[in-house]
Amino acid sequence: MDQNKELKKAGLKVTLPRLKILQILQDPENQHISAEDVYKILIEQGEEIGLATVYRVLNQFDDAGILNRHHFEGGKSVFEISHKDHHDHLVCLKCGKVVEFEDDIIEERQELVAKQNNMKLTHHSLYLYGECTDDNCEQLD
Amino acid sequence: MDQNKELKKAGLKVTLPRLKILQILQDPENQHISAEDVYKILIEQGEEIGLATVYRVLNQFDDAGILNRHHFEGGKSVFEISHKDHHDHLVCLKCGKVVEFEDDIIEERQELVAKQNNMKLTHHSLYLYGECTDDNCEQLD
DNA sequence: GTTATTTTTGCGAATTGTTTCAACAATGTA
DNA sequence: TACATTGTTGAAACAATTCGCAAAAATAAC
Ligand SMILES: [Mn+2]
Ligand SMILES: [Mn+2]
Ligand SMILES: [Zn+2]
Ligand SMILES: [Zn+2]
Repeated sequence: MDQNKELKKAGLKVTLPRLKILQILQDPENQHISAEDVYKILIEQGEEIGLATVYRVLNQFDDAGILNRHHFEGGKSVFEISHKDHHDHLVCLKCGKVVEFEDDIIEERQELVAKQNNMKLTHHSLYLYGECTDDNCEQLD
Repeated sequence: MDQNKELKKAGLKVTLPRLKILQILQDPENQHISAEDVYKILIEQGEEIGLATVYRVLNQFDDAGILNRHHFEGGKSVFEISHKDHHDHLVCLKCGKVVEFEDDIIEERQELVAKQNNMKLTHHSLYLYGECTDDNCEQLD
């Protein structure tokens, strides 16, 4: 199994909660998912895993670099497996749709700005908020 | 008094809590301040104003456009009076220093990215995190 | 395998940041 | 003035997340 290796490589022992949570995160259906929603899926699957464990494991995955944490507007953290290259996000405030993008020019300029201000950049967060013009965009909250 | 006008212009009645909080926000010492820290200053000043009132007033100021809210890494919101033009922020993770910047090219590209993805942009948040190379940069948390 | 040691889990309680709500104060009106 | 309307307040409730701890698993040592 591939997930076992993934966990071991991260220095984490293979346990059922960690496997299940990793599985959920790897499902393309669940890109950008909150801890609460991970928990709900586990419950649906009939697993008896506590919410505290979900948070704990997500933090371990974060520390291990297996996932990335985002702070979209609206309070709660959102997670995504980090199997892609770096990218930033567009968020529709109406329907909640999240679009990923990367722009080399923006990245470049960020480095430049940092340099100009005597900062060694470790990371950044860029979120673009708006309303998508899709027909199927509907208030879902 | 100038602050009275500021409040009235925003459609808010002049009350002691609002005056005191506005005063604190206007102090250049307190750019980028959290609700909790506003509250602490009020306590130091001997004012008996509840934390809930601080949050409420900050939200009212936000709605009125008197201030801007930021979500720096680490959970809590940070506020700043909006007497400047739009700008983004560099944050030193070691000493906590906050540097403001604006970059027209980044702004331009953001609009372009939004357009390419059929989004009408309302606002964005961009934070650059790193370590400043100043001599006086010291761990303060 | 059996026992000892180390990790991990799940639960509840604690914390943190923030909002709600019923009581209170101010203002407007006759 | 008396009464209705509106605005403002602190205490309590709330939501997201973390902590403390004893029980359950996993791992290591015999
Ligand atoms: Mn993403
Ligand atoms: Mn600023
Ligand atoms: Zn949409
Ligand atoms: Zn610094």
